[in-house]
Amino acid sequence: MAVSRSLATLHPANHALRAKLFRGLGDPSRLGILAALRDGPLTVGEIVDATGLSQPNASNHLACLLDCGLVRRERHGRFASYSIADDRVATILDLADNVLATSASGVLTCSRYAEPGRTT
Amino acid sequence: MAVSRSLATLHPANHALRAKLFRGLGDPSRLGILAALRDGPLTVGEIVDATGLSQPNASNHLACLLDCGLVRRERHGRFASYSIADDRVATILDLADNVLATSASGVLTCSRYAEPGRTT
DNA sequence: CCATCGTATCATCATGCACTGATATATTAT
DNA sequence: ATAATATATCAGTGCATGATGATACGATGG
Repeated sequence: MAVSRSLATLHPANHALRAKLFRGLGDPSRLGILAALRDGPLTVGEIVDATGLSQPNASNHLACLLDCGLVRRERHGRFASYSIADDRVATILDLADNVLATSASGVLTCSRYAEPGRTT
Repeated sequence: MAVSRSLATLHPANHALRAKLFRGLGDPSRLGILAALRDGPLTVGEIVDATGLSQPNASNHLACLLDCGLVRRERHGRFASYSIADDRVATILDLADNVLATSASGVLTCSRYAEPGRTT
C-alpha cells in the first residue's frame, strides 16, 4: 500500500485529532478486540470469550471503537456483529508491529508511562 | 513501503507493548514534536519555539519519545539535537492521516475519551 | 571563578481513563 | 405474558498521565 504524505489532506496542525486516533489504538483491551476481529466479524459474546474482557468492559470499548469509526456494527436480531471498518487500520497495526520488531527493546524499557489505571 | 503481516515477528498477544507505542503517539504535544522533527533535527529550544510547549514539558515529552525509541538524541556541546529515529514512524503518522482523511468525522465526534488532563 | 545559557529533573496537582457491579433495553423463545 | 438471552448503559473508584513552577545539572564564555 502506497502511503504518501500528500494524500493526507488533513489540517496540518490537527494533532488533537490524530492523537485521538492513536489513543483509540493505545489500549491493550481495544487492541485485543481488533486482533480478534482481524479473523472476521464477531459478536460481543464471542469477543468477550476471545479477549477475556468482562461484558460491560468489552461493550464499552466497542462503543469507543465504533464512535471513532475503527469498527463497524451490524445488528442481527439480538446479536451485534462487529468488524474492522477500515483495512488501513489493520495496516497501521501491522506497521506498528513492524516497528516494534526492531525497536521493541526501547519501548519495552520505557517506564515514562504505563498502562492506565486497571484494577485487574 | 511494503507492510506484510508476516514481517511482524512479534508475540501475537503482546498488546501491552503495541498499546505503549500507540500511547506514545497518542498525545497532541508529542505529535507536534514529531511533526516539527519531520523537517529535520531540532534542538530542545527550537522545539519549544515550534510547538509552544513549556521547556520542562517539551523536555519531558522528549524523554518519553527517546525512551520509547521514537526519536534519537545527539549531544552537541550543551545543545541536544533530536531527530526522528525511524522512518516507519513517519509512515505510521502518514497512514493515520490517510485514515483520518476519510473517517475523521467519526473520530471527531468520538466523545468516549478525550485528551488527558491539561490545565491549559 | 562566576555568570549565563541550554537542558533535565523534581514535587505537586488535576483530570480522564479503564475497570467493576448493578441495571436497563431489546429480542427471541416457551 | 414471562423468561431467558444478548447487549448497552450507569454510578462509582483508583490510578496513571500531562501540566506547572522551581530547581539542579552541565557546558561555554568572560
